[in-house]
Amino acid sequence: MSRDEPHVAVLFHVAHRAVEQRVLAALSEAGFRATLAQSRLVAQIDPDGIRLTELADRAQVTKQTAGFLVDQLEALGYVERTPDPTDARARLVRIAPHGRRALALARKVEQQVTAEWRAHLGPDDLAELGRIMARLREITDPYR
Amino acid sequence: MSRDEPHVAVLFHVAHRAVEQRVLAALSEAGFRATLAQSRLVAQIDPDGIRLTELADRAQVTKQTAGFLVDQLEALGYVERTPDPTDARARLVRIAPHGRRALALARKVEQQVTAEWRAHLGPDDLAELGRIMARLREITDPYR
DNA sequence: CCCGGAAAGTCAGAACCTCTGACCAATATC
DNA sequence: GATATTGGTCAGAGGTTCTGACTTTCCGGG
Repeated sequence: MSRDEPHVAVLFHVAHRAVEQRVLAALSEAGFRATLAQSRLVAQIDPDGIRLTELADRAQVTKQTAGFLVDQLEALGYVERTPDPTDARARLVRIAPHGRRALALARKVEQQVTAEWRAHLGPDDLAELGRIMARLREITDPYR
Repeated sequence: MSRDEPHVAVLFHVAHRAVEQRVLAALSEAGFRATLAQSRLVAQIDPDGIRLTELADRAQVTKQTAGFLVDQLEALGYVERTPDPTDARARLVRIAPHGRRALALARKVEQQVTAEWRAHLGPDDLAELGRIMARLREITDPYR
């Protein structure tokens, strides 16, 4: 939290924000309307659907918040809710075709960013970074 | 934004959130009342004070938002506003003694986290990570 | 010196995000 | 079958952030 020598986590934050804004800007430019909270939630949805409660856990929000956002995403056509065949209480949140198109664009932008980072850092350091982050994830991601 | 192979930036996000929550929990436990937005703003304040507009730029929020949060931080005793001797329009936002105590605790927690990461990654990879992130910052941080 | 543009903040209003608490329905456990 | 648990919704409140309009002050060119 100091200014002098920022903690590595602060650099994580800066880099993540930069990517996030690139993606969001590209989506907006392409006509995909979505807020930050909405896209963060979408990013956690499995290809084969996920229950609201688990989605909330992964995104680290309450199930009420997740429900609120899924309502909006559903209205915008990015996701759809289908009954869970294994449990009548639950429903599965799945990516709808419109959401799939948005995700495809998002991935494209991410790849562009990766390419830029590779150009700046060099392929070896980028690979090293990925390797180290994967190991760090083991102790920072409760849903690894 | 996919589930299969998360982008490195997503791992950044996860790791940053983990640290942030550790710090916030420690502050809360020690009796320092502060929200996420408030602490993110405080983290951007220079030791010798900063103008609201620049603070807003660094924190990547509008000056209205920054003003709103500084109002709260001032009421809580974490910061104080003093006139800017060089410009009668401006005021400098500075850390108050209470805020300094909170920052000291935050830094202590950050050091604990660093120690844990060193234990998990090994000193070499931790140093490597810091080195690579510093270089990555060159192209991701507009206020480097 | 004075005028107009730029910069530092503030005020007002709206939208958005997130939480706590209470609740219902379906499931699992014993 | 009674009870606890789980999946989800409803209601309400608080917190965060934005856009737009405005005031005051500063600065550079006539």
